[in-house]
Amino acid sequence: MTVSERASRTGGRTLRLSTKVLPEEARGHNRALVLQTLHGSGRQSRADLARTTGLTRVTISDLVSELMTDGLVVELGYRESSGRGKPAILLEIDRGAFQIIGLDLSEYSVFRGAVLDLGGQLLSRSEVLLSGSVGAEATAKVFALIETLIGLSTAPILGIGVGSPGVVDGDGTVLGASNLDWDHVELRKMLSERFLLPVIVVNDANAAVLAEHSFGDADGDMMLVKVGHGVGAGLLLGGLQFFGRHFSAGEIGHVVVGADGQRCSCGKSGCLETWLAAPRLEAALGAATTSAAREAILREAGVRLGTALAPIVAVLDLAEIVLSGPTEYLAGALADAAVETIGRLTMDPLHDTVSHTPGSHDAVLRRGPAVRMSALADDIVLRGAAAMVLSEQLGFS
Amino acid sequence: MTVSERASRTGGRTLRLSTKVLPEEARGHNRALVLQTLHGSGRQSRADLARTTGLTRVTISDLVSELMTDGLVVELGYRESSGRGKPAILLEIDRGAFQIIGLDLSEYSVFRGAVLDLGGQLLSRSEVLLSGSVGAEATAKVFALIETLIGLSTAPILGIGVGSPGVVDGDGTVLGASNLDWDHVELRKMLSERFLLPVIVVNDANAAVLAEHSFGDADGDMMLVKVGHGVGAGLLLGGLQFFGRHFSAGEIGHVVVGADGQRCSCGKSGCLETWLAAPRLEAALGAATTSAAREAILREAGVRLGTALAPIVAVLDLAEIVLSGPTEYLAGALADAAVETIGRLTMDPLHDTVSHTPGSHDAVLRRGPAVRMSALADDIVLRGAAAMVLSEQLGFS
DNA sequence: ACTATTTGTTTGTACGGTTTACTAAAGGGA
DNA sequence: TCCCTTTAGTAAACCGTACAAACAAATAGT
Repeated sequence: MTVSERASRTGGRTLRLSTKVLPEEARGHNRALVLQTLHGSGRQSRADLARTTGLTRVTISDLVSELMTDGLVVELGYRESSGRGKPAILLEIDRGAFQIIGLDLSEYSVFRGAVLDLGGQLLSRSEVLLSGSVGAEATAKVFALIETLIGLSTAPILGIGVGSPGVVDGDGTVLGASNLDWDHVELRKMLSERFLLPVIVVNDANAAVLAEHSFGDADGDMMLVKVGHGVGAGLLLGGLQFFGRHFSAGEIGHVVVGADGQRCSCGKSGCLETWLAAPRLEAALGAATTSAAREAILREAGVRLGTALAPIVAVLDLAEIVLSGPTEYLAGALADAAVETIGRLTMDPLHDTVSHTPGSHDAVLRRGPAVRMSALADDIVLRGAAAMVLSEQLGFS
Repeated sequence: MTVSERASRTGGRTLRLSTKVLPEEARGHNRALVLQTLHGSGRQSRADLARTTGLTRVTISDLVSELMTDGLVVELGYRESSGRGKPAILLEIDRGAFQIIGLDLSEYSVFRGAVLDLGGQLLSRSEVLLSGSVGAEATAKVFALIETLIGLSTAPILGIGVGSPGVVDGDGTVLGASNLDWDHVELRKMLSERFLLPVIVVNDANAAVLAEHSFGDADGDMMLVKVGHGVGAGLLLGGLQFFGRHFSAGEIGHVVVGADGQRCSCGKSGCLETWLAAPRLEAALGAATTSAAREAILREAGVRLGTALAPIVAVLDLAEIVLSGPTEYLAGALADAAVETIGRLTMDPLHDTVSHTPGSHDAVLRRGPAVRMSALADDIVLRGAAAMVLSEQLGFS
C-alpha cells in the first residue's frame, strides 16, 4: 500500500491528534453511533441500522444486544410486513430507562431544576428561591435542589447537568459568576463527590445553544444570544460546541458598540449589555410614553446588536442567529433591526437581490443570516444541560 | 460495567459522530500519532514514543517498522548512552523521503510555487507571471507551473497543495475568485486527474493560518488577517481549521466599519478593505506629505481593523491575532492602534491592570489579545498549502 | 563477576469487525 | 401446492490491532 492510498482511506480530515485510540474506544464510538442513529431516525430494525451506519448486520446485532442488556434499547415487535422476506423487529431507545437532572442557575432570583427523560422531556420540576443568597449559601441551595429532584426521579439517574452563569472551565469549575459571588468554585467536583453521579457544569449560554441544536431544528453552525440580566452567547461551530481558549467564548456582553452609550457596571460606556440587557430595556421602555417611542428604543437596541454581530457573522459564515430571552422585547422590531443592520454591514448590495446560481454551494451570493427567537421556551438552559449529559454519557443528543 | 463507567472511559468529549470507526482506522490514527510525536519532540527512541503516546513498546515497534518500510522514518543509530540499560536507537522522520508541491495563487500578478520537503523547507521554487490571464488561461498557467515544479522535484511527491484566492469549498472547487474570473472551477478534480496525485485546494488565508500554526510558534486558537489586494482571514479554533458552513469563514473584507468610509468595489461604503487593502493604503500614503500624516493614516486603519475585530475577539476568546502582508504598512502604528482599539472596546478597565489571580485558568481578568506580524515571510501561503498536504496525507504538520 | 536497568523483540492472548454460511419467515410464480 | 427468491437475524471461522508476559542484548554500578 502506498502512502497516499493509506491516507485516502483515513478520510483526510484536518484533525488534532492528541491521544491514542484503542479498539475498545472505537467500539464505544460505534455504540454511540447506533444510539445516535436510532435517536435521529426513529424506530428501525437491526438491518436498517446496518445500512445507515455502514457496519455489518453481525456487528449491529452484537452492539444492539449490548445496548439491550444495558436497558437502553428495547424491541417493539415485528414491523408491519412491507415486502418479501422475514419481517423485521423494530428497535427503539427506551427513553424511560434512565433519567437526567437538569439545573438552570442563570436566572436572577431563582434556581430552577427538573427531572428529564432520555428524550429531553421534562418529567417533573422544582425550584428554590435565591433570596439574595451568594457564595456557599447559594451552593448549598444547589445541593438541596438536586436532593429534591433525585427524590422526584423514578428511574436510575444518568447524570446531573448544570447551566451556570459566568465563565466555567473544562473541569466544571465556575471561574467567576459575579451575581452569585462565586470565584473558582469547583462545582462539578463538589457535586460528583456528593452525589456519586456524573456531573457536567457549563455556562448557561453554552447549554442553551446545545438545547437549540438538539431539540430545535437547527443545523451545526449557530450562535445563540441569550439576553437576561446580562448578555452572553453560545457557539456551535461545525456541529461542535466551542468554548474558547480561556472558556470565555461567547462573552460579548461587554463589547462596546458605538461611542454614545450609557455607563456600564464594568466601567466602560456603551457595552452591548447597556443596550440590550433586560433591566436596561425595561427601564428605557418604562420611560417611553408612546408606542412609537417604544419601537424606536427597541430598534436602536437591534441596531446595536446587529452592529456587534456583523463582524462575527462574516467571520464565522453564520447562517443562523437565535435569540433567547424575553420575547416581548426581542421579537419584532429589535430582531428586524438586527437583521437589517447585519445585512447592511455585510451583504453585497449588488447581489443581494439576485440569485442566478441556485445550488447548495451558493456561497458568494448568499443572503444574510436568519435572526429568530429560540424555538424553546424558558426551559432552554435546563434542557441544554440535560443534553450535555446525554451527549457525554451516551454520545447522542 | 455500568453505563456511566463506560462513558467515563470514552473521555466524554462533545463530538459529532458521523461515521463508523474500524480498527483499521484506529491504527491509522495511531500511526499519525507516532509521526506527530516524532515531529513535535524531535528524535527519540521507540521506548520514548511508547512513554509519550501511552501505547506499548510492542505496538510502537510494529508501527515504526511499518513507517520505516514506507520510508517515512529512519534509524539514526544509538543514542549517547545516558544511563544504565541497553542503549536506545534514535528515530527520526526522513524529511527527504517525499516532497510536496505548494502553490500560492493569491498574489495579484504572479502565480508562485515551490517544492518543499516534509519539514516544510523550500527546496526550489518557480513562478509564472499572470500577465492579465483569467479563466481557462489562468488555469493553464497553474498546470504549467506544477509541471515545472514536478520537474524540479528530486523525490516522490506526496501531494500538491494550492492556496487560492476566493471561496473554496470542501471538494477543492473554487466557487468564486473575481480577479481570476473563476466561477465554480473544479481545481482539485482537474489537477488530481491530470497529475494522479493527492491535491488539496484551500483559500489562501486558510492556508496561511495553518502555516503560522505549523511553522510559527502559535497555539491552537488564532486568527490570521491577510492583507493584500483584498482583506481576508483564516481561523484556527481549538486546534482545528474552521471553514464555515458555506466555506466562507474569514471573509471579513466587506464588513462595514463606521459610517464615513470610501466607496468599495462591492457597492457599499466603508468596507474594511477600503481602509486596509494594500492598494488603498498605498494611495492614501502616497498623498500624505508629512510623516505625521502617514502615521495618522496608518493609525486610522488600525482603529478600523480593531473595531471590526473587537466583537470577534470577544466571541471567540482569542489570545492571538496574526497579521500577514506588507510589513511596512501593518507593523508599527497600525498594529498598535488595533491593539489599543480592541482593548478599549472589550477589556474591563477596572481589572485591566491588575492580576491578582495568577494561573492558567485566569479567564476573567485576561489581557487583550496580542496582535503581531506573521513570523513567516512571503512564503506563508506556499508553506501553508504544503502543510495542508502533510496534515491530510500523514496526519501531522 | 554479578546485579540492576533499560531497550527492543518474540510469543501467545483478548477483542473488534468482517466474511461466509446458515436458519427463519415471508411473498411470488409455476 | 411446491419451489424459488428475498430479507432478517445469527453462528463460526478468520484477519487485524493492541496488550501482557517473557526474553535476549547491552550497559552502568558494585
